[in-house]
Amino acid sequence: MFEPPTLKDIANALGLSTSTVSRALRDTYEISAKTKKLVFDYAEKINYQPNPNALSLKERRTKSIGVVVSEVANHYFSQAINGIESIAYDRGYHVIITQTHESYLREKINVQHLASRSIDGLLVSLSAETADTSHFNYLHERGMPMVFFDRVPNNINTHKITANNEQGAFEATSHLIKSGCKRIAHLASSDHLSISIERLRGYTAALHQHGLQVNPDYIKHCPHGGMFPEETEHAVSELMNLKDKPDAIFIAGDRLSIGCLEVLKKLNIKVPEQMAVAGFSNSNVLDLFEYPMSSVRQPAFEMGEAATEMLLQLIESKYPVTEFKDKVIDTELFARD
Amino acid sequence: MFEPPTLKDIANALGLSTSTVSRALRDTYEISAKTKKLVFDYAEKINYQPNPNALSLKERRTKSIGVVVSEVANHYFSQAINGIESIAYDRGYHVIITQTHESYLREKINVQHLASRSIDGLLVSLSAETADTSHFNYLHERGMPMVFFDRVPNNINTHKITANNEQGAFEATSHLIKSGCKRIAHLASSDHLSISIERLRGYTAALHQHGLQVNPDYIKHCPHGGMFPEETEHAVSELMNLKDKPDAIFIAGDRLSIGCLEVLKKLNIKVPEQMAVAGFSNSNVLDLFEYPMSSVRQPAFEMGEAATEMLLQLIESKYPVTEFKDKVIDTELFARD
DNA sequence: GTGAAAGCGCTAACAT
DNA sequence: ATGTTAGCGCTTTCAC
Repeated sequence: MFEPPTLKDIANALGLSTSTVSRALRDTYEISAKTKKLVFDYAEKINYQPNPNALSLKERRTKSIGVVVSEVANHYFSQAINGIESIAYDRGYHVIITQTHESYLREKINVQHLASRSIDGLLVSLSAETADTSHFNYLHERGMPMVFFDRVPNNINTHKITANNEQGAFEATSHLIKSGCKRIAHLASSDHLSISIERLRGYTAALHQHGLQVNPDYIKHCPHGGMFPEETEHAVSELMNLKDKPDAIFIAGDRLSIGCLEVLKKLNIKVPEQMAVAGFSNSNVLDLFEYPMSSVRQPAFEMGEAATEMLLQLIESKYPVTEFKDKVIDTELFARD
Repeated sequence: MFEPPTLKDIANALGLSTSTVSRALRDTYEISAKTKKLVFDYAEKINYQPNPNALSLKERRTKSIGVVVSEVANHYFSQAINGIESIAYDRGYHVIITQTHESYLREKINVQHLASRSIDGLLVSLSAETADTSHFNYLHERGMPMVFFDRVPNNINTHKITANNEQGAFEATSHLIKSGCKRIAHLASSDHLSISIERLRGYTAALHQHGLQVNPDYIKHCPHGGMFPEETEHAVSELMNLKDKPDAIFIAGDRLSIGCLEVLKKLNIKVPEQMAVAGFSNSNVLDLFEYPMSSVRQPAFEMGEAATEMLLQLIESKYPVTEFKDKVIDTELFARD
């Protein structure tokens, strides 16, 4: 059995009381220099580490934050997590990552698991399936600090940080139009996600601005964000079966972008000759792809950092916070032709 | 402040003692049916969840396991993590993921952080920099259950699970030879990693079997596994500057494979005409690449599952385990030409 | 069938 | 400057 040393072990070995040892280790002013040295040295020698569970129980905080994302294999999220970690570890917090795989149920389970006092705060990007956010509302009402990023709810009043999705979508769509495309389809994640709504808005705005009609047949939603390959395949097939086939697709997500390219390749549709493609993706290997795809990149790392800063501010605030920020960060378009 | 209900809250509300409530909730035989019902219903109503820190303190276990990998953005690891999670959650364990980013120091810090009783066991794949494993030996000697996977140490006696690296490397190299390549280079991670040693062995075995010489100039190690792009760039450039340039490269890792393709593209070296490429990679987008690359895939998900099974067996074993398994799983070659 | 009390490891108020 | 004690939330003897 793994039984790390405790304060009591030190106290017994040195003939002191546990409180003296505790105070010595935390360098309190009331302890004499010699005692401190004695304790420090011995603790060092036996490699003493305070029991975090005892600390948490006592101090009613765990120094750890929970993260809820759809999946770490997504480049956007893995980069965001790196940003989260960089801030968290600097400030002495553990990071507990959970994945929803775009499932509402897993999200609910993960959140409840995290909640019961094993974390001090929550960093969340909603799953594609999530329409009902009551599991978050419940915790939020009871004072659990939480910050949403990327996919945010509209009915919870707390800090939020998002990319400028509308602008990104507008630029990507405009880019396709300027490249000469006239019939631009839109492949999106589930229709209730904030990112879907905003990106759709940017897409339609670009069409309007360039005097193009919005064709409802050209807009396809994937309720699970392309988590199941069939979803994407189905959506793309529908587009290709239209009488008036699109000549370009604007894709509203990382996984969907990859999935769509896979389907196009499978269907032997040449990019960009038969179909131009642009979409949101933080993949770092787009340059290696056979089919060039213009991409909208989100500042994932920075978003993770900012979200964590905000969360720690909520957690460590002495007074209840009532003013919440809604931070929006610009995206960047990488054109490829 | 977030203050979830406690046993005491239930006890007070119902005019019972905390011990009765505790027993009722855990369905002990000594409690009357009516009291149980009373307690259950009330607990349900206020959404009572036991405080995990108090439980951990009491029971001296945390029901969580720590995972140490180089980075979640790596496809092999993200798939392995999915395997780990699937088993862990089924058995009621939390999973705490930490990344080393191939740094020995981060590995050491992460492990010490995890160790001090905030986890019941450890699942580890060593960082590229790690030559000294004393931080693991220390914990291992004190009884911390741990299982190594993928990149394993040779001086710690515990369960290990690896892909059949030698076989995979042999097949990939043989494939290059059969495609007509004669001068096959080898791009590897740091030279002390178990995976590097085994893959190098498979590479040389394949050359020998086909009557080819091993040319030391053709073997390049990247001490940080290609974590820094310059590393890979430097190694590939050296290969290209040789008088007798290689006509193929066998690459021993996911990140290196991607990195190498990027460098080749940058140098405008055509694949496979000027340079054939084969290597270990669990990327799911290799099919989309402009340059075809044969890949050795490891059964990452299954390895994660198996490692977790083994770890839980160690953790939950009543008696000290002294017999350790060294499980080796076959890889699969996906040829592309 | 239920309650009182001790203890897991730690800190802090209260002695001395 | 150091020791004693209570308590964080929970389980588990030991009483009744």
